[in-house]
Amino acid sequence: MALDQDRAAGSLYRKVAADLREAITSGSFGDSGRLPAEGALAEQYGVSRGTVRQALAMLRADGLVTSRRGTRRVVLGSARVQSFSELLSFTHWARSMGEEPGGRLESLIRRPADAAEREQLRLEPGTEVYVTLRLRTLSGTPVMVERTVYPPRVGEVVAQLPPDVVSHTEPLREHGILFTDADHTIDVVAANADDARLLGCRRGSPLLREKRRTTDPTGTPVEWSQDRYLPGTVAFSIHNSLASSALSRHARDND
Amino acid sequence: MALDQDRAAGSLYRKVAADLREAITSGSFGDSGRLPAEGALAEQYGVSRGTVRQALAMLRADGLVTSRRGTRRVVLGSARVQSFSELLSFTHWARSMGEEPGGRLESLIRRPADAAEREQLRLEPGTEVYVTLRLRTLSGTPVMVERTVYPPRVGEVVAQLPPDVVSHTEPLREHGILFTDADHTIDVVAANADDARLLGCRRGSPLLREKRRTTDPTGTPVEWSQDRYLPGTVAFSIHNSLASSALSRHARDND
DNA sequence: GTGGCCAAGTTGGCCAGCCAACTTTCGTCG
DNA sequence: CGACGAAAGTTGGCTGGCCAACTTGGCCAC
Repeated sequence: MALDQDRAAGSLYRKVAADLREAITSGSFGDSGRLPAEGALAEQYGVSRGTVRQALAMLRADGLVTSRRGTRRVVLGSARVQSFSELLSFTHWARSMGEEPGGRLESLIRRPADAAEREQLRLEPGTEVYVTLRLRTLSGTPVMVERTVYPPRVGEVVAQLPPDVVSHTEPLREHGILFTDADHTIDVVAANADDARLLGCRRGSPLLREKRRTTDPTGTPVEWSQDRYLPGTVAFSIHNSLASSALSRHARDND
Repeated sequence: MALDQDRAAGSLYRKVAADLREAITSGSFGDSGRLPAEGALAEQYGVSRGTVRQALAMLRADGLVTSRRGTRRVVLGSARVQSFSELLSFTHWARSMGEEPGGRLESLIRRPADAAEREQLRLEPGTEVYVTLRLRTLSGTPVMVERTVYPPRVGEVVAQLPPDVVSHTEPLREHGILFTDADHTIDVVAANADDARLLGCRRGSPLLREKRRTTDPTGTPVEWSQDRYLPGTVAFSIHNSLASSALSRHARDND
């Protein structure tokens, strides 16, 4: 009975998963120790084996435990960031690391979408989009330049926000605009004049680029963004396996 | 009855998933059309609803379809690389794109593991490791420098391989060494003298770096590698959502 | 002691069913 | 004609059960 004070939202299996995650990272099962059998956990939590399996699938996807037929699950990494919405929101991510996120809106214009933007946001020809250029900071130091294109429905809300607002996903959520899915592409690009000026680096110096298209629950694109990070400030970290995959972005540590 | 010629290995839900994936990418349901209801699919394939749900969860994780309570699933992207083992093997990945993978072993040495390597591979102090330096090519042109550290059990097999062998995961599999899970970290780094010489770029020029630790089904590390890619040759692409995540690496296209 | 075989334990997979939460549609009423 | 509400349709979640595939450890024979 470890679920007296419910620790996660809604469904049972999420509570079980959250509880197990905490037990694992706190080292209750040893570093490369074995988890109890599914049946034992089911009885312990007072749920069915199917629910336990659903919870364990989450931990498996996060790379926390192994999962083989015939053997108990084994604890893998005893520490891992929870990859919920931290990839969808710079603000959430920064706060989860204990850093203070900041930002400044450099420009916001409204103009017809070009071909690439219509493609990404699935817009009709001639539709107008809102384009923002933002400098993002971590505890005061610039780390990233963000160029975002919004479709009209979203851009109208963004344009109303005060220029010094930190998080954008939160006010957008209050307007009924949800960020739930995203496609990311990561590569290297050279800094242009704007990047260099804002980030304080030389023109042509390498930046880590993340292209991101975010959609709402219905699959409608709500944002298309190009973020350019200073090297050494962030890295992207992924766990994948033959069964499933998970991802998280984290601050770069030494080497 | 669309499963007459089984298209995927083993389990039923994988076959259903593979069949649906093909149906979606071939446009059978329209580009942003709706999928049949779970119950309808279950009847169509002659399986239970639970099995269909398991199959759809895979497609959901790959970002192929949405998934909301109350509404039919909606087709999202109609094309996506299958992210099975393509991230675990340069050779697999290259072939899946129709490119011809090549490689050359530059050096292979055996020496005691340093602290970082012991940490990554979970080795006892004093254990010897095998360190390789390889140049990887795509259809003849160099794209990547790979520095890999193997624990003894794996390194002994790698050292036996002829220096011009292309794929390493395949011969290793025949020796009972499986690659199933991996943790990846992606960032930017400057080329050192070796990188510059092998890749034909200037020293100090930016490279996309992927650090990778691979484990076998039991969770035992079998490889620790640092891959450095020439900019413009590859990018990493990820799909994530509030429910789950998937990842694939793909060749970089224009812009 | 050593090797092989067998049985117990464990996870993967599949089924059938039930209810709740949510979305959409449609009909009714003002 | 529009707004509201009811009903149907759909997915999320959970239960309980069953069997197969696989791993592990111990027992037994040699």
